[in-house]
Order: sequence, then structure tokens, then C-alpha cells
Amino acid sequence: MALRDELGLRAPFHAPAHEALLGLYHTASQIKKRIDVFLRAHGITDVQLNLLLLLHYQAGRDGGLTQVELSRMMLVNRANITSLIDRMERSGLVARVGRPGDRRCRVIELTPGGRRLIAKVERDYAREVARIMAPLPARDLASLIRMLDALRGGLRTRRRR
Amino acid sequence: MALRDELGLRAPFHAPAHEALLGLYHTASQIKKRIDVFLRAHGITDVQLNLLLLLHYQAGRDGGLTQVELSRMMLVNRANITSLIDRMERSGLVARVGRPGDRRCRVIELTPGGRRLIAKVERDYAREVARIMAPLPARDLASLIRMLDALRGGLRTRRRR
DNA sequence: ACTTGACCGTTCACATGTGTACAATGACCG
DNA sequence: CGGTCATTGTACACATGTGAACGGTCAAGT
Repeated sequence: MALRDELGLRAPFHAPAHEALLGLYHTASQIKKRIDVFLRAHGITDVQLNLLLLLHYQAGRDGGLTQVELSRMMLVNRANITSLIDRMERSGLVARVGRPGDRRCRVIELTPGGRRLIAKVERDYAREVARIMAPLPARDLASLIRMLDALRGGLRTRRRR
Repeated sequence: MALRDELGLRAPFHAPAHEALLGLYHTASQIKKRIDVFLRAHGITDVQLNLLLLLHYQAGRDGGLTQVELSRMMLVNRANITSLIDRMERSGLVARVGRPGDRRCRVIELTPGGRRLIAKVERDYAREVARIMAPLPARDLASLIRMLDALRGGLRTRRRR
């Protein structure tokens, strides 16, 4: 269904660019909601699962990632990571470990509980993601990825800083 | 640039579906940040501008929209609208007006200040949106809109609720 | 008229995001 | 060595989002 009908708008969009932009926002947020519902049974959010997966698949030599590394991989402000790790530490999913040689960083590592949760959730999560993306055939999926890359690329180049 | 490089990931994505999903999230959030920077000079956020535009272009016969109508057009929880309107009322952009005949609703209307702000910002905002979407030719834009519609459509149908 | 149920706005606790500022630490250069 | 600058985590105020619960109001059926 067209976005206009979904939102119940009385007047049409003025420009395809604006419709596409709002479509991006709403699609991302609706998908996020769906995944959050799916994950609620496991007591985590999509952001927390994303962080767990990063620790699992992207960990460095010392078995973890610093908060700054995590913030870069999640494209969020590093200030944000502090409270996120606080919550996940309270849930027993991750631990802050000092890094010998640099007392500025705290390396974040998965706890056994965190690993267990990943093992329990991962398969179903991948299936859910596949289901969500199922309306797009492989060809469209590749096309979508390419277009999103192009959009973010445009944000990086044009306009200084 | 591919998402993997932008995030600095050491390992590739396991599935195109997952890459597309994270691409959607990150593209939406990066665009939102860009627009927020653009709007900061005017003292509002992208969410607030969106609400102003809804009031301007989608208002009903009585010249405004109720909070529930706004929440539906913005695809957010109605609980969220209360504090949003509180802030915008404090800024003098909108007003809560009682609706004769139904004491449950408060109709939200633009104030003269709100109208002035729209007049001041609208043109530049449309230009900014066009710039952001510029990497995609018209053909791709239509394709993107179609794919996003299909994804949201898939969320609505499959699964009860 | 009265119950019953739907609807609307509000409030609460919470999660996530921003920008700013600060203290501690590390790195580097003269 | 010592000053300077960058990096890291944290704290704060704020904006936005959720779900749950509550009270007031309307509408509809008995």
C-alpha cells in the first residue's frame, strides 16, 4: 500500500524525494518495532542484540571491543554506549574489562550468559530478518542495498564535515 | 561505500537480508541527523517540522488535527504526542483548542508563529531533501518507494495482529 | 436511564539517541 | 622532562520512542 494511504493523509506528497524519505523513516521504524516485539520474549532490544552480535563476530584480538569501537560500528555517539553497557552489564550479558597498557579504555566482552543468549536467539533472529525481507526478491535486495549505499555516500561527500 | 567499510567491520555480513536491514536503519538515522543539523538553526527538530507540515497540509475542516490523528499520521504511539505538543506549545508553534461537541479531543492548530516558521523553512527544507535524495535518479527513486511499500506491506499482512 | 465498551489524552517507567563538558590518560614534540 | 593535544569514558540536560495504566467522555444497546 502507498505510504499516503497507510498514514491516512488527505493530500498527496509534493515530491517523490519527500515520499521516499518518509518511506525510509517509517519502514525502518516499523521493522524495528517488529523485531523488538520478537525479541521482547528474550528480554533484550534490537539495539542490545546488535551489540551482542558485534561482540560475537567482530571482536578484536583481546576478545572484545572498546566502547568507542562499538559506537563507531553502531554509528552512534559514544556517550550513548555508557548507559547501554550499564544496562547490559546489569543483565549479565557483557562485562567491562580493563585493557592492560591503556587505562583509558574498558574492553567490553561477552559473558557466558551473553553467549548463551546469542546461541538461543541467533537462528530465529536470522529467520525473522529473512521473513521481513521476503517481499523483495534477491535482485531487488541487491538493488536496495546499492541505493542505500549511494544515499549514505551522498551524505558523506557533499557538504564539508 | 559498502556498509561493512563504513562501520569498520572485520567480518562480512552473513546474509544480504541482514545487510539490507542494517542499511535501512543506518541510512534513515544518518539522514535524520543531517536534517536535524539543518533544522537546528531554526530551533526545531525533524519530528517537529514533520508535525508542522502535517498541520499545514493535512488539517481537517476545523483547521487542525487531534493528537490521535497526528499519532496515526506519524506512526507513533499517541502517548508520545502529549509531550511533543507540550514542547511545541511552549515554543509557541501550536495551540491546543477544545473541539465543541467532543470534550475528549483537543484539536491541535498552528499558531501564527508556527505558520511563519513553516514559511521560512519550507523551501530550504524541500531543497535539502532533494539534495539528500539526489544520488538516486528518478527511476531509482520510484523503485525505492515501491520496495519500501512492499516491505511495509509484508509487515502488515503476514502474522496476525 | 444505565451499563458497557470504545476512544482520547495524560502520566509513568524505561530505552535510546543527541550535544556538551569534564577528568583521566596516552602520545607526541620541542 | 614538560607542555600540548587527542582519546576515552562518563555525566548531564534534553528529545523521542515504547507499553501499561488511569480517568474522563462519548456512543450504543438493553
